[in-house]
Amino acid sequence: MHKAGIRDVAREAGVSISTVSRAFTKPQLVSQATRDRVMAAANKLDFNISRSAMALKSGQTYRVALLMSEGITSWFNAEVFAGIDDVMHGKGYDISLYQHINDAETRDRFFTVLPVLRNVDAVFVASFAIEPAEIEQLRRTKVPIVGINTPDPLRFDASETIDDEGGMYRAAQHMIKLGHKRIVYTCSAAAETLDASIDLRGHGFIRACERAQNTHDISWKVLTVPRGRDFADNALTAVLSEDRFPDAICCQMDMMAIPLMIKLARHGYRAPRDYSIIGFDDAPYADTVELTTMRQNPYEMGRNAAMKALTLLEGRALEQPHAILEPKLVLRGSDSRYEGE
Amino acid sequence: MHKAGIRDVAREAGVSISTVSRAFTKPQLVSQATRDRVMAAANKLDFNISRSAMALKSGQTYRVALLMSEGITSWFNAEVFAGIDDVMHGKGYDISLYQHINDAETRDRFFTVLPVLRNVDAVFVASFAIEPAEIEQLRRTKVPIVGINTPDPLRFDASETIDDEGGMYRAAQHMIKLGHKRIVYTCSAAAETLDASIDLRGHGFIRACERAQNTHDISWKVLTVPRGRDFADNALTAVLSEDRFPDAICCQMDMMAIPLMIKLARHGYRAPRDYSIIGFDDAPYADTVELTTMRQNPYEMGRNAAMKALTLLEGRALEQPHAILEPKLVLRGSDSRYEGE
DNA sequence: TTGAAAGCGATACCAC
DNA sequence: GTGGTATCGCTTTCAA
Repeated sequence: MHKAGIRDVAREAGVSISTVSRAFTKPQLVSQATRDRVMAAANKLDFNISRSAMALKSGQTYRVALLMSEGITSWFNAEVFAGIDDVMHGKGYDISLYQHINDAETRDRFFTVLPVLRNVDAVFVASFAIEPAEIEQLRRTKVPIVGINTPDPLRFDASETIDDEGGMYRAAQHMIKLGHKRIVYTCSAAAETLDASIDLRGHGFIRACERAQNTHDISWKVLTVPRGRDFADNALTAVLSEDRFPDAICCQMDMMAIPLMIKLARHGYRAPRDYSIIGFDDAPYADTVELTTMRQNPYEMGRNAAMKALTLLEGRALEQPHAILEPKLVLRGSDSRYEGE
Repeated sequence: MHKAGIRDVAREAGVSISTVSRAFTKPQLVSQATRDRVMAAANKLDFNISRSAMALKSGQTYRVALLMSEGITSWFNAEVFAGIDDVMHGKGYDISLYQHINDAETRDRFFTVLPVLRNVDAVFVASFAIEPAEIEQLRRTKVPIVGINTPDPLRFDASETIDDEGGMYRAAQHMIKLGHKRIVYTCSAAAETLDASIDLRGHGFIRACERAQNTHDISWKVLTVPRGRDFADNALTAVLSEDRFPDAICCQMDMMAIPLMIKLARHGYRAPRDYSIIGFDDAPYADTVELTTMRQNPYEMGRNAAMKALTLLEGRALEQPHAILEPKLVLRGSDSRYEGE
């Protein structure tokens, strides 16, 4: 039993294939009666328009690429993916995912296999520290490229970027305003070759501390631990190794802050009783452990990026191609002067 | 500047389009010299084989569908997706994602996407409580259908299924062996129309308790709370409302057990000092909070499902189409007789 | 409102 | 080892 094609339907309905095609793609151009007959036949034969043929004819691929440095199982990436997909799927686009483009080797491989990208209608680059030269290479594909939390966002056709530096600046400032005097910043080391967007957060912390140094008589320190699966334990060790336990911790990300809080509690240090801690992201369980944090919304970023890509795909220009989002301070219980929302 | 096509490359290289095609797909059939010339031309013109055309000609779509009841941002679904993608992406397949086939308009949506499914080479159904009649509908599409944690797995062409019932049976048994006498099972209510795979866990709990009831003099109870974002708080309330605080809690899933542990601690109840608790999944942070749990590996399930689909796609038969996986008891610190691994 | 026919960009069979 | 050509399934003028 061969899979029904458009001509089978045409025969069954007693019309031409042109009419079948129109009945599906431009129903208003077909008379009600004919359309009904076509649809009945199509239904009977389990027929549906071939997307491959549509794609070939239209010149579009109905596929977009999403490049990410880590895996899709991370909170940020899964949210971004969901945001993009929720916009694109309905418009008939699939997402072709390129994960783990982080180490030197995979990067090479990727840009060697780059040809694959010539088979997509748009490219999204998420949290991916890409070199200017590589962006140029991508641009040779002539398809819209939109960046999500990438450095050099202006090199893309559009971008959504979180203000990591400013966000952590405000986070540190919040701790300082609370009156804390011994502040540490815990973070995991940057990837070998790449300088991830997230590292800007460290700059924000330093800027806030340097600025307050004289006026507020604070001491501060950056505690960098190796990246990898044990970064939370390493951060714990680093914090506990300090001569005096800090009265405030700014944490590079919630995924580090949450285990840190939990493990510090086992050592007798409870927030906000013994110290204040602030995270960044508002990742899962931040609410559960009552972590004060700087919220960002990767799902929205994905949605916005996708809508921009769609506009570009339609050949229209973007009124606001580049957006910089400010993370929002979410007060929960982990900072000492918390007084309710 | 028009996008280079195969004929441009042919002209540039001074060969026919047949040769260009072969140079890409069957290099061994083309002489070294010719191939080099073709590749040079292709490179110069930024040319690459059109996947749409390949798809049309070959009759394949190079696209698979993944149906899931929840969103991709959930731990289980993201892991399954990653597993499938890691296998399929390299083989040239993209994943077309159908999320949230679960809410009120379940049926409508389901039958809306059905036609689109005729445009994929295979479909994966993940954690999706599908009716036998619906499976039959799917099978009319004539493509391999593989189930991942679905009821009635034998109705699919292949399946990967976790033994939810047996897993929770063993979890409850573990609590009973530890000597606990007042055991509760906390879970969120099943979805309205659909009876999710996860609900089998409740059956396992009940079976274990009924079996031990006489011999071990235990009392047990199922605490069902409404599904939705507050299920953890609701579970907390339910547990605290018991006349006597239970000495053991079996939790439907880690995502409920983890917040429950954290919140119970705020009420003065600490595991394993005041009670034992066991979860299911080994989800993120289960290790951090030292939750004893039944581990399952959705990433592996995704991989295995994808490899089975690939085999089917190649027209080969499966030696073992249906697999049932046993979750593994992972002892951590949340049960009272923990004595190290 | 409907039909005939020319492609879209590759593949593969058949010659040479 | 290489080239000509029919074909995949649909969309889209152009006529009728």
